[in-house]
Amino acid sequence: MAKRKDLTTTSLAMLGLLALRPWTTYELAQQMERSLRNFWPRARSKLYEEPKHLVAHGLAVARREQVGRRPRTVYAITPAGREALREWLRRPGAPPALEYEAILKVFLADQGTKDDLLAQIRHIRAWAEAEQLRGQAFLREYATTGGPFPGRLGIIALMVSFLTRIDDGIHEWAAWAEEEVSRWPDVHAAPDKQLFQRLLEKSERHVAAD
Amino acid sequence: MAKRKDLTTTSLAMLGLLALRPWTTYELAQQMERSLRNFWPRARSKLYEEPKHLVAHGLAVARREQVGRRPRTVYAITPAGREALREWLRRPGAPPALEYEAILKVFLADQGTKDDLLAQIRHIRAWAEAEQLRGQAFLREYATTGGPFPGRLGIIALMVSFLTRIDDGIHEWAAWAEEEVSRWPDVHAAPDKQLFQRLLEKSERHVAAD
DNA sequence: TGCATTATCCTCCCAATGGGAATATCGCTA
DNA sequence: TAGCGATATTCCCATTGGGAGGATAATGCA
Repeated sequence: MAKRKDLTTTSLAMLGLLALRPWTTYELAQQMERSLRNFWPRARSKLYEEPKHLVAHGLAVARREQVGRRPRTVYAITPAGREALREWLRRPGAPPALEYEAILKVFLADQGTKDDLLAQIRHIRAWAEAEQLRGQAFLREYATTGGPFPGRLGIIALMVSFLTRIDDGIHEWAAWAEEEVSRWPDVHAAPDKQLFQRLLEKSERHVAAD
Repeated sequence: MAKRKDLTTTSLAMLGLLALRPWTTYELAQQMERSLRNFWPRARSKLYEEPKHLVAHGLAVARREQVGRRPRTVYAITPAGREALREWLRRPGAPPALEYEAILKVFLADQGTKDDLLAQIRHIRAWAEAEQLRGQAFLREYATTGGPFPGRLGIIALMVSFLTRIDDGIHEWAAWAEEEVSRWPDVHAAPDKQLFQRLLEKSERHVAAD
């Protein structure tokens, strides 16, 4: 089983976790849910197959254990696995792909009512606020405990900063959009004449400023 | 054919395009690539099946035409289709799902070298800059031509604003991260003691400020 | 006029994925 | 001691991604 098939990004993601310490498949699946979900979301059911591919490629080894009568499998990375991971890290990663149904509904909002649009924007905003709170809880935990991998604190800081920037961006947009749309007479409102020109100039300033 | 199966978000997205005007499947597929790719990316090959489901559900009608000897199919929305669309727009959309391999590599960067990490960040930054230029080209076009659907200008403005905010966020993060990492002795650098505390306070100010 | 791209207009296929259901044991608490 | 949530997986199927294939029409340019 788990013979064919090349390694996918998901395989390498799990290999990356194994580089930190050995895990059971269950723990691995949990980690994927907890931290990687935000930038590499994968269905839980698939996660149990990946380590088998890693073993088939000689990048990890499996050790079967027993907890009472229940079996479990602990995976650990091999030297070949570390090398494969390093090689993969050297290559540039794929650009982002965003899937956002709520924003799709904003895009098509001229087929509904102004109230629907406002509700959708408020919904987006509420989601962003909830995410911000989640992020703060995470930061509080790290500020007090230091987290389980002290050598990774710098990188964790990069990641937290990235994710909060996205959430903040969505939140700011939603706050602005709510304000903007609430001034429209209806969803077909023409924005004022020079809006696109102004957005363009803003973007040019923004890009020039770096 | 195309009997079973409930309507997916992709079906509704195409129905939304049909609400603007009739299109051939080819044009529909193009529109999905051009504008929806940014927030609802779908494989090209699937896009030819969706309108058939819409027809099967009575939400669109197909008209077969000939261009010389080559047949084509033009789809148009039905009143039932408009109603289904309005109903769908009333319901809150799913939260965002982001898939970003390059950021995943940042997350695992402590298994590689500092140079790999810096290269990855620069790569991300270059991508963001290219996107900003694409956004500006789009804005320039709209600022001069007004675009094909004048009644949608307000909504287009919301969308452009959203997408540039995301790109700007990624770009700002990459610029900051490059600067930050370049000061580290290596990828395991511990950030300075109070960094998480400071990030937390920044986030709290940010959220409080709205 | 002829020729070579490029655009239009699809269909088919397979491996991979999402998402849920199913199963069973462990360990704690009421 | 019964029940419940956490641990620890497997299986399945409809849907998707991604690429290959193939035909005609319109165009640009030599």
